[in-house]
Amino acid sequence: MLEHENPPGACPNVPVQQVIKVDSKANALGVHAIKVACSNCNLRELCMPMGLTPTELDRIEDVVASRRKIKRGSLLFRNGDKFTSLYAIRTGFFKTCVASEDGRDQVTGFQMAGEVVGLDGIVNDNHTCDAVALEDAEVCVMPFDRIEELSREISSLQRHVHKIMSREIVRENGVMLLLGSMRAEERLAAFLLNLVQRLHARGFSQSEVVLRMTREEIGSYLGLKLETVSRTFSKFVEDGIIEVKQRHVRILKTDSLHEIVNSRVGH
Amino acid sequence: MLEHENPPGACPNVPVQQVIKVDSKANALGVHAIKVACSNCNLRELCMPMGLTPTELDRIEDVVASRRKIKRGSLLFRNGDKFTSLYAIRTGFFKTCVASEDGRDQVTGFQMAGEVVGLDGIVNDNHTCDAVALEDAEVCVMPFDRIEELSREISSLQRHVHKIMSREIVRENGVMLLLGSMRAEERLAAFLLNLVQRLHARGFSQSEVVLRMTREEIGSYLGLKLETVSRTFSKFVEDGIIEVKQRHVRILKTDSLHEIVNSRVGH
DNA sequence: CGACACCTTGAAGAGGTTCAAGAAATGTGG
DNA sequence: CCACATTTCTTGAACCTCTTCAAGGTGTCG
Repeated sequence: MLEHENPPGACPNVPVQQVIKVDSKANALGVHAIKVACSNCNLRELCMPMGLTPTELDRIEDVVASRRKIKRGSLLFRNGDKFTSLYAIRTGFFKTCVASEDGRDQVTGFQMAGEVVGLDGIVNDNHTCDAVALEDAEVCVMPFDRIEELSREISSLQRHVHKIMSREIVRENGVMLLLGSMRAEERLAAFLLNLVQRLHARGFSQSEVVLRMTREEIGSYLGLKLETVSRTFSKFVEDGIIEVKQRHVRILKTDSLHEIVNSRVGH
Repeated sequence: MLEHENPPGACPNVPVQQVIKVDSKANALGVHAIKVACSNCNLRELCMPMGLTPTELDRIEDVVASRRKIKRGSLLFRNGDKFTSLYAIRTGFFKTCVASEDGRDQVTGFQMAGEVVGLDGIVNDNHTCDAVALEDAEVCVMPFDRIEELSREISSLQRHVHKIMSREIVRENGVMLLLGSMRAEERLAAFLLNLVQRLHARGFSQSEVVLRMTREEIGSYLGLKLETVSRTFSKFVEDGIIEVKQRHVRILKTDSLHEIVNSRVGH
């Protein structure tokens, strides 16, 4: 676990990487063909190479074929895109969202450094959701057939890939619980707690968050309208639980948020 | 795909299995140590051995260590149980549900023959949800370390395991869309369509369903109260879209259900 | 046959949505 | 760097959907 404290909302410090070669053509596409070094990456305890021995680490670095930069607002992949790779987020912040035929839209998750996106594409060799960068971002591109290849040789990597997928399933179970059984205040409290918890694991403050997404995106994720999100923020401010200045949120009473989430006792 | 037509709601026909040996002690626990034969199982096109060659099929039968019968109302596994195995459903019908600390409960899915449950347990070596049999059921027990072992040798099995997990992620994305953006009628229509579609793939009717779950369980899954589920059923009956006699549902106008689900056009 | 679980329906109420208007922040082009 | 356009956020008021509470009906099983 990383213990340094970064200013809230700032990008996590990532170590300078050895750039071995840069393919200029790929570069024009935002793809950087560089030799990466997971071993130097301070996200390794959260990311793909977690739990690998130094020897195995060497080998997984071959899997990470390249880096790719994604500008704020643009897509890492979109619904319908051919699935080729998983992406480990190095810096930046993403949302994933699905759309139905009739144009309904649902944010299915927010992803930050060290987390992996693209798992949805494996079943049908096509992505079924969009991954949008909410701030300038960089990802490690991990071609999935390479991952599978190496998983067959390194059982700890195999296990880790399975855990990443299972973790996503469990996370979504939690979101279903939230969407299916919680009221607006409970949802927003749970959302804030989840966010700071994950940021804290990356060395950020436990009490301050800079939201990278709009009220509308929060609302979509939580199954609420943006006005409801805004009103609920205001309610929390009135109650002295948080301070809000636009997208800057300071949590004053973490306990109160926990109580709000777990307020269904005997109900 | 199976093309025979079974009476709706009946158990899918499963071929007689060769019973090689029966451990009487294990039997007392509901565990049957038998040599299974995926190659004879008519669920193989839906289940674990999908897409394997006959030679590979032989080998996967070693993975399926045993069978287990689960009585209606009892649990295949529960939240907190040590994770050891995935379970392929041979016969019967399950629900999975998660609970929060404060006693909230959420049905996260309904599973039928050929589907795999237990994926939630991989991350933390413990199950995080309950799997309850909604009717007498039988599952193939597949120890996960055996699956991983064999996946390292048979790449088509490896790919298949990954697809199963990815499919679950995509399914949950769909449920999030449902819970986050649909109204009661839309949710129930989507639920019914999903159910008949899956049953149809197993050789059942496209228009008749016997619900294996209560209104309350449907409601929990759809984020609605049981009264709302009941009222919405009644509304569909009034509109001539379905017929309902307790848990027997006959779909009269599939198109209307589709229209209801996709009714957000230009909204 | 009685007990129990499950389902239906009505009426009142609450929580969240919708519509609307204005304020604040952010981005853009001159 | 400022003016203007655009996006984002907040707040109010009316409305609507779903929930809650309640009562009665139906089906099932010992």
